[in-house]
Amino acid sequence: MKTNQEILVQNGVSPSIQRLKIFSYLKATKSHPTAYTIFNDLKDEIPSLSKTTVYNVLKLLIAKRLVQEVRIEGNELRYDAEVREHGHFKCDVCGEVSDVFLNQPLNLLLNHSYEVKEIQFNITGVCKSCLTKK
Amino acid sequence: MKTNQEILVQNGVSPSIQRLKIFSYLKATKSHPTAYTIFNDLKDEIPSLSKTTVYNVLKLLIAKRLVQEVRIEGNELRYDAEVREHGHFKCDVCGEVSDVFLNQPLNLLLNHSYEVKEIQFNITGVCKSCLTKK
DNA sequence: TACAAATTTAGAATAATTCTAAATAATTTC
DNA sequence: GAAATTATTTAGAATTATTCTAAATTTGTA
Ligand SMILES: [Mn+2]
Ligand SMILES: [Mn+2]
Ligand SMILES: [Zn+2]
Ligand SMILES: [Zn+2]
Repeated sequence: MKTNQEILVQNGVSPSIQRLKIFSYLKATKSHPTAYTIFNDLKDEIPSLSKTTVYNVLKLLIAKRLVQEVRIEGNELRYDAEVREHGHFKCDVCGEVSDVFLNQPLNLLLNHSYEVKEIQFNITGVCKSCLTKK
Repeated sequence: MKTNQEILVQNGVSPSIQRLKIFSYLKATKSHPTAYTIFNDLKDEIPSLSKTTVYNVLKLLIAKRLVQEVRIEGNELRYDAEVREHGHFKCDVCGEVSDVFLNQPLNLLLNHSYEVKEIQFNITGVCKSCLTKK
């Protein structure tokens, strides 16, 4: 299995400490954090870290298709290092954002009169755990 | 066919001039405008209109499920009075956002371990017209 | 008309992101 | 390996979208 450092290098990204830590952080989590959360969680490990760097690195990783933006509610932007085609579910009660994989790619349901670059789908509602608590 | 005024009243929204014009504007367009575009396009017709009112009315119409937010790129929020389940395609070249309807509801493809409130799907790429121009 | 409730308004406050220019770090050239 | 060049990070200012706030206006009711 490739290391995160190798993935960066193979995609033409020189693996600075900041880039590697941000990418590894995203690879290790399924929580779909916001830029602010990423910054906040990493600033102890990299005391010099600046918010601008977080935004710069995210933009770079997105351009390289190693990370995707998740837009599921309001104008809150979240980030995800899982870039295989999948969707998201956000629970209105507990706020958690989880992955949703379909049996067949959404792609196949579309009339292809355009060139597709990115597909996302997002669902909101109430999650199982919050449903049973009620 | 119901008038927009009737739709508002039936959903418990008193039809002020501002509410009616904003709702009618959205009903009449397929362009998925932003709050700023709505404000800008209506301020000649309603010279007193304030941006706050646009935001207030949009929030109210969303709560009543008469309008939905479309989040297709970055943190740009667009609004849509088409509330039947459908998705969106945004062309990276010309920037246009158009509707995408599926043959079968996305709903059916999901394992229902949660209570679904809203489903959205968004596609980016290059539209037919921009493809042929190249 | 007079009072109360609902709605709109302008502008201030907030929050997320981008911009800018300087500082630091890494790489290349001599 | 010092000096020059290039890449990356940084702090803080600027910008932008949205929300908040409190006053003004409009609408409905007694
Ligand atoms: Mn995901
Ligand atoms: Mn639409
Ligand atoms: Zn939940
Ligand atoms: Zn196009």
